[in-house]
Amino acid sequence: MRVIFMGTPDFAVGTLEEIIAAGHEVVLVVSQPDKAVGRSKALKYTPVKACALAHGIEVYQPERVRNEECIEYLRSYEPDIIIVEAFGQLIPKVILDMPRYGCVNVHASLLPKYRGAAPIQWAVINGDPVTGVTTMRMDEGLDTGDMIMKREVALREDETGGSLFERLSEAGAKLCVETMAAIENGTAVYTPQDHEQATHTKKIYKEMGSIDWSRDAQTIECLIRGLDPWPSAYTRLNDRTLKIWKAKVIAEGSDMPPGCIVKADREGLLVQTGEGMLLLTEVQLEGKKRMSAEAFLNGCPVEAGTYFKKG
RNA sequence: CGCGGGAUGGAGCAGUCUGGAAGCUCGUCGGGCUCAUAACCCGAAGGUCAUAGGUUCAAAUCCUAUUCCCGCAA
Repeated sequence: MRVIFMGTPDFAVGTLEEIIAAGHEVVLVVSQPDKAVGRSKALKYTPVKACALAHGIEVYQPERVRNEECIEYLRSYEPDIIIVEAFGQLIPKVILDMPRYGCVNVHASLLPKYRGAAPIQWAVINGDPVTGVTTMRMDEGLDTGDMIMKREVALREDETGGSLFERLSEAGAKLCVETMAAIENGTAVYTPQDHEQATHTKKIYKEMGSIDWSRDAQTIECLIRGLDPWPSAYTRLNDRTLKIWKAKVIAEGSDMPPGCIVKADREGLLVQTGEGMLLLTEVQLEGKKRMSAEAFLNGCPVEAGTYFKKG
């Protein structure tokens, strides 16, 4: 098939490569404009763009995909199908109707659950036992199109936003190619979503990582994993930001109020929460690398009875 | 040239301002104590103080350049 691929971040790279490997003719890759990124403020290619260029595929980066010029440009490529994955802009109906097989989206959740941004992190933050990827034929709504295929992925005990991101990206890539094959040979089945069951997720903001110690230990622990590697859960220790990377839930509580460091030894920092305690085993002080709690305490001793403050 | 912190035995840090014998908390190895131990006691090994120049009688420390790491901001 003649394919136009629209995507921007790392998550979509695997799919693009899988499509190429499957022998489809990717005639154009559309990605968001490059942005100044990192400490140097240098312009950086989007991951999808870098991948496309490595394969010698033309890249198009419209400011707004809905303007006339862009639409006509896409039309000139006469695609059979447009694959959209984590592109970052809403696609107008005129483009949705353009290719013979329509626009197919790979979404990182089991629709209709978790429509919208950041479904991966939310699955971890909410402590879901299972999530997955869904392919759908896009319509004008936000992730409301008819579903074509689904693949479930079980969360591991130590799953982080980053690890799940990778696994779902991989699953999505395979599912996308399978979906394309089904569409091509006419066996694809389009199942409408049960809109009553739909849930939406919000974009992840940095401030969400500020730990509220009055919540229960398990909830906080899920937050820590969900926001790893970005933007990370954090708290304040002696007026400095301390990121928390790994923690273990301890069912029993202490007499101390939430946020109090009950004990600090080679095992880690034991903190009281709203319900139960958390043993912090990997942390990172601002300006420092992430390290084990034991190493952290070697160079920065913390006395029991010290309090974490909300950042 | 967006702002800022950092590079010191295997790990994490102090020492740098006010140049003048390499320190702290751990780890490792050996020995001791103990029913036993991640506890305690004794002892030992291990460092071109990121790199390259410069100043000086003398540089981890002052000056110049370079490399790498991290936090913020995007």
